[in-house]
Amino acid sequence: MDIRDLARQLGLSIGTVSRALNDRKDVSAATRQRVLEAATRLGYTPNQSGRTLRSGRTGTIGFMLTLEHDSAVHGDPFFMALLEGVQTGLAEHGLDLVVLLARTGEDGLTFLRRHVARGTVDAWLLSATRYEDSRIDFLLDRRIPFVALGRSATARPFAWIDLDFESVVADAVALFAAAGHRRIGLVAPPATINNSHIIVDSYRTALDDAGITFDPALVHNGDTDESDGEATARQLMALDDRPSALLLMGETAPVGAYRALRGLGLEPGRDIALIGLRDSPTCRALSPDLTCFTLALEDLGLALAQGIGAAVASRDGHDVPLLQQRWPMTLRLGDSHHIRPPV
Amino acid sequence: MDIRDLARQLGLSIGTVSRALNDRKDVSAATRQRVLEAATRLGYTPNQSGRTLRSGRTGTIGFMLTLEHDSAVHGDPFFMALLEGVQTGLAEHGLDLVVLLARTGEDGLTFLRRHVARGTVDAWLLSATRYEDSRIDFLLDRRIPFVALGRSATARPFAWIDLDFESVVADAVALFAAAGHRRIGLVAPPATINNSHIIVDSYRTALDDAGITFDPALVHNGDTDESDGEATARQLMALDDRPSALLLMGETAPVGAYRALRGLGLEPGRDIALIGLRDSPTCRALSPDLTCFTLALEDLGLALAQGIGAAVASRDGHDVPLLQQRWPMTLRLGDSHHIRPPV
DNA sequence: GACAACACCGGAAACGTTTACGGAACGGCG
DNA sequence: CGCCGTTCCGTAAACGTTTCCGGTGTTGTC
Repeated sequence: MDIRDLARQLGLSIGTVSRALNDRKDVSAATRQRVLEAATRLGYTPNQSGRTLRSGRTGTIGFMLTLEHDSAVHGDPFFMALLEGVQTGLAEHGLDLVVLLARTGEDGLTFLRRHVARGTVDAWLLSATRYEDSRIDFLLDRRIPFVALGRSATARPFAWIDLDFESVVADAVALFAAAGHRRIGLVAPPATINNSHIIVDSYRTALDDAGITFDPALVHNGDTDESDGEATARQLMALDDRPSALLLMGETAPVGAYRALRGLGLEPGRDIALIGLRDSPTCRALSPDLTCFTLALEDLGLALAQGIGAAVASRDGHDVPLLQQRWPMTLRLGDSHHIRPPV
Repeated sequence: MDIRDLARQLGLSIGTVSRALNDRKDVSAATRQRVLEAATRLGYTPNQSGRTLRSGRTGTIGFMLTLEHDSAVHGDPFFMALLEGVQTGLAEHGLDLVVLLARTGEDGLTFLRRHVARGTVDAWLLSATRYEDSRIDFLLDRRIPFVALGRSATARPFAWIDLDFESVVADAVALFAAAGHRRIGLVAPPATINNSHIIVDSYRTALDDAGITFDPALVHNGDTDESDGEATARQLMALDDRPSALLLMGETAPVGAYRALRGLGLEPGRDIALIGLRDSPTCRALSPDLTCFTLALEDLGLALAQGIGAAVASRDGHDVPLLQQRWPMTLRLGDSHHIRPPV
């Protein structure tokens, strides 16, 4: 089923048919209707290669997924909910979504270079943004539309939506401080990840607000995986003046922390107060229930899609306001936080 | 950077350059070398739309991901390991991988239809195969290469790799039986999912082998999500002659089961014996450690990629043996299984 | 030396679509 | 009646690549 076949069937030229299908001018309302009707009736679907070869645009957006553990959202059904939102949002703009996976160890920049040269997608959704992220500069230089899920240290302005780590950390510290805790440990992602810096900074200001003096020994940056969460927790609890509360700002750190604490004879939620970062299935498997933060992931996906739509529009000449948004998270109370410090 | 530019630079025709780059004949070794060298030096990357438009093949494989919870592998870093394996395996065949997401509620068949008509990929990797799966018939009819991760009830032969549920269930039941358990409960996926049937059948034969009479009250098909695992566990424990051991053959069922059992005052691994299906991060968060089965996910990905390579080769005329393989899983002993039944 | 076989290369036609351009028909206006 | 503007449509040229076909040379064989 060609566009040529379709035109023949209708007794029209392929030019007119194309214009009718693409909703362009220079077509009467009657013929447009006729073309659309015939297209659906005969089951015509335009060949994508033909379109992109001629027009230069693919109509698809690429979600760049790095196969590493240090991201904020990867690898759970919740992440799927995000993608679901992105996809429905993009559908309204007539855009499609593909997920491209950067190989482990592969530099994110070479990955992007390859796909940009091949012209796989029109615009990008970046995740797992780093403190210094060469991908952002690359896309800015080439004027390729993109929206980042996460901030970065680049001086140049770019479109992003990021979790509101500031509020999360402030709320968590305030909760602990109100319960009387003065020694609050922090497990943060590694310093290469951008949000690590935000988290530590917010932690310091939150302590200031609560009148608690900052102790660098209570802060630990590292990989946020399970085994590291375990080692970190053990390390923090080995301090002379050990913390009575722990802020676990990593994806899988809580799992390791639970194990380490139990190994030391400390029951979470009874002997030590814990607050995690993001609700997740892994987090749900913990017992006692970990107090942490939830977010409207599908709505976040919609917002990202909206941002992508704006980004491609801005490339096409329209000027749109720059998207820079902190996404709210709300506290979900479990059974791990409501412990008062020892007197 | 065109192929035309490249040809001009070299003083060759574009035909020769194309042949040189695609490793076809009718090119001398010397010029081929010269072309390859110039291509890398000038950073030439062929335009994908041009290639596909002319040749009809995209060089990419699509992994169809359904955004539902009932799949065997979705949504965790382990799944990412699988994709990693697929990708490295495909790279050896010069193929690329994209992940396409079917919208929740969208029929899998219409999803496939759309993408096949658009010609997004050359071949497919299907997951979350159902007992009756129209996607398989569709692809077979259209002679589109694919490999399924999971079996199906279709009579026609097709290429698949599936987890060896038979051995898993046999091993687990044998373990329980050897410990003296006679009342072994089973939580299986819903009957729409293909492996549900395999699991139940294997369960019955394993019971036969152990000389235990089958009791349908001990078997429960249902969604494998958390809340269902909870309800099912509660239901099984409400029986007059309640089970002393539970086989949790769902992804997230163990989480719910742990919660339900604790709610009934039964501590997993102390008051009741449990074995789960697949090792996963969620499973790792459980305490006590759930006894379950592990598998070499990256190797599985490689095998799938190998199968895809064979499938596209068979489409191109070569005949290759049909891939139908049960993938082995090995028992990982935790602390949830070694309980003897009450006497 | 004639002729076939072969290795290598250039020319050109596709693949399916978008889009700039020109032209026909028509109505409105002076 | 002449002219302009508008509406609608057809024509044809791209987009970048692969691949068939024909045409040189060169080598081999009788």
